Amino acid sequence: MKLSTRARYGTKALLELALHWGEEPVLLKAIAQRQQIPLPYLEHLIAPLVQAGIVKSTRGTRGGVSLLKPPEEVILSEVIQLLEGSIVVVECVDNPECCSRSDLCVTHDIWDEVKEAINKVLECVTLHDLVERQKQKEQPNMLKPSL
Amino acid sequence: MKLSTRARYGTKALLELALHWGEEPVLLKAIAQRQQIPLPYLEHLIAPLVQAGIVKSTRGTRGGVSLLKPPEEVILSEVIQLLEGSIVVVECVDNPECCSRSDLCVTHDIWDEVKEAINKVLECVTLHDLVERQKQKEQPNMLKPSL
DNA sequence: AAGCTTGTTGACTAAAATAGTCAACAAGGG
DNA sequence: CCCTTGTTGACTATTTTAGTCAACAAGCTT
Repeated sequence: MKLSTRARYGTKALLELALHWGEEPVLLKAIAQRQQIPLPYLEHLIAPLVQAGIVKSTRGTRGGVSLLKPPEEVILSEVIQLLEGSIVVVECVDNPECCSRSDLCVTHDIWDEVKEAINKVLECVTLHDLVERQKQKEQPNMLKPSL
Repeated sequence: MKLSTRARYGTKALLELALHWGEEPVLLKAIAQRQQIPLPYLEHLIAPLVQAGIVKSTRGTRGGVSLLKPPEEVILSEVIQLLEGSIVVVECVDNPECCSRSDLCVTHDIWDEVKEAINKVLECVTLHDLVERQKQKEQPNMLKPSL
């Protein structure tokens, strides 16, 4: 069970945008360079984010892409969903028709629990959270409160 | 992020064995038939389980496969690991070398949390639990304690 | 309007993982 | 010896993922 590069690249790109929230648009080329993503591939990852209203794009000189929603409103579960499709699809989880006696199938229940567990994690993380975390990581010199 | 058929088929096959725990070996052919798994494919799924000491096989007439470990000792996380390999591999999670500044990478941390969440679910489920659940499902006529 | 910049789109290809098949073989029972 | 059943490894097919390319659309600058 792996996360595709779509999800990883996409998330990194959005984090990059979140770090520039409120500033000028960021060039796709710049994101690609900083995050080591092939530019033409990144373009395809941005598209669904634009369509979903998460990202705004501006063409022409001084163009680029920027967040449309504020970082605290962009939830990771939604992003992953957009880039990867539904998580832990065992087909039956979304479409109970596929296995005979799906209502009696206990493995089905487990996969559903796994899906819920993943969602629980991803639903609680916004781009703003990521930015905060990053800031904390970059200032390791601060005195730790009580540890 | 999908579960492969290996994990699904394998788990179902093991459940089948758990239901016959303590009885005679079960024919691979029978498992394949009941769970709708191509027989030659199933054979390949059983192999790693045998090597891991979870399943015992007997050849010849009246042969078949059976659980070696008692159902309560077979943990789902181990099974999935055997059949699918490490979960939520973002490479960096297992090998921090892959992303530059992996120690500063906040997305890395999230993927790790997802991995932990999945493991937490799968570590708590044994084949015995699945059998119990199945029994409960098959007797829906029982009076519900306090609901 | 010309020409530059930058994002958009869709078709295409490459590579890898997944799923499944086949056939020769090994081991045990009757 | 022959039948049954699991084992192994090589092979193929299919699907998914990753990535590329080229034509295009839209905006800015002069």
